[in-house]
Amino acid sequence: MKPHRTRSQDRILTKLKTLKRSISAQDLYLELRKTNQTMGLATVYRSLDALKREGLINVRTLTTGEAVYSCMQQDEHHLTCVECGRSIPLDECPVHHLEIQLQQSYNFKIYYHTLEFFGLCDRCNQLSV
Amino acid sequence: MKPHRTRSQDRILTKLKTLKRSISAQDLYLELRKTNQTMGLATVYRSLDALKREGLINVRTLTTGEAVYSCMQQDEHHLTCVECGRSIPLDECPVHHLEIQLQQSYNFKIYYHTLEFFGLCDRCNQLSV
DNA sequence: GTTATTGCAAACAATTTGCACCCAC
DNA sequence: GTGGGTGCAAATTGTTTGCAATAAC
Repeated sequence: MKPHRTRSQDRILTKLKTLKRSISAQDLYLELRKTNQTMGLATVYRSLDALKREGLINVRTLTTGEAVYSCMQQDEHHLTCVECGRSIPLDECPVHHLEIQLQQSYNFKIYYHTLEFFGLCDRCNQLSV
Repeated sequence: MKPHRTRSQDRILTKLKTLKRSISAQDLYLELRKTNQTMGLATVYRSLDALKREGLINVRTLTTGEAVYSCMQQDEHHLTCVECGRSIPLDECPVHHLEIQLQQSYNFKIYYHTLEFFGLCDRCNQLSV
């Protein structure tokens, strides 16, 4: 049974597509107001949850505990410094072939994945010597 | 300058080593009380933060936004269902060689990484047809 | 004695929930 | 009219912070 799409869900999906970047629920809420698509914060959260379950959007939790949402095909991976928190975006993604294997062996329909590296950036590494 | 290790940090590190699993700060707080190593919750958080910065422990945020900590060498990766939230632990980890490349090209000292897959599990996939 | 660490409680922030309202069908 | 979708405010939860008391050296 394909769940039916609400007006709020549609607006959010469209907004995410035009934004082309990860955004938090709170920021999305503000972003929507700018274009006269004001909706309650609770609705933003509820809609994002529904879209997530459908596999239409990706969710990733930052080290702050805040969740960010996007609907990009391309993965977003990062090198993040545990000291200063700075994040460097990466291009490479070596796990696609593994994804295919996993789908089969676990009979699990994979929507997306997250891959994040943590450590000391160049700058902080030098400071800590 | 090597930061000096506090008593609380030592206790937490030891506890994490004996536990051999990921645990939240809150649960760790409770776990420590059991062995008469009671310390304030704030201290638990502060110590975990310090250990994280030193690269002695790994942090991973669950989809609930809760952070879990561990000090295992072996990676912990999962297949997580967006519908029911169930998590299947994985053995494979295809990114170690990439890690080495990244360290060099970005001059970034990598402590650890997280890799998580999200999608529909077998059971939820059948229910949603 | 000086400095860093700790505990407690209050503050904070992201998210969820209860409930009344309202709109669509 | 009924049922789902929505807004608002309150509640919840994980985490952080201010500050006084304490421990470490």
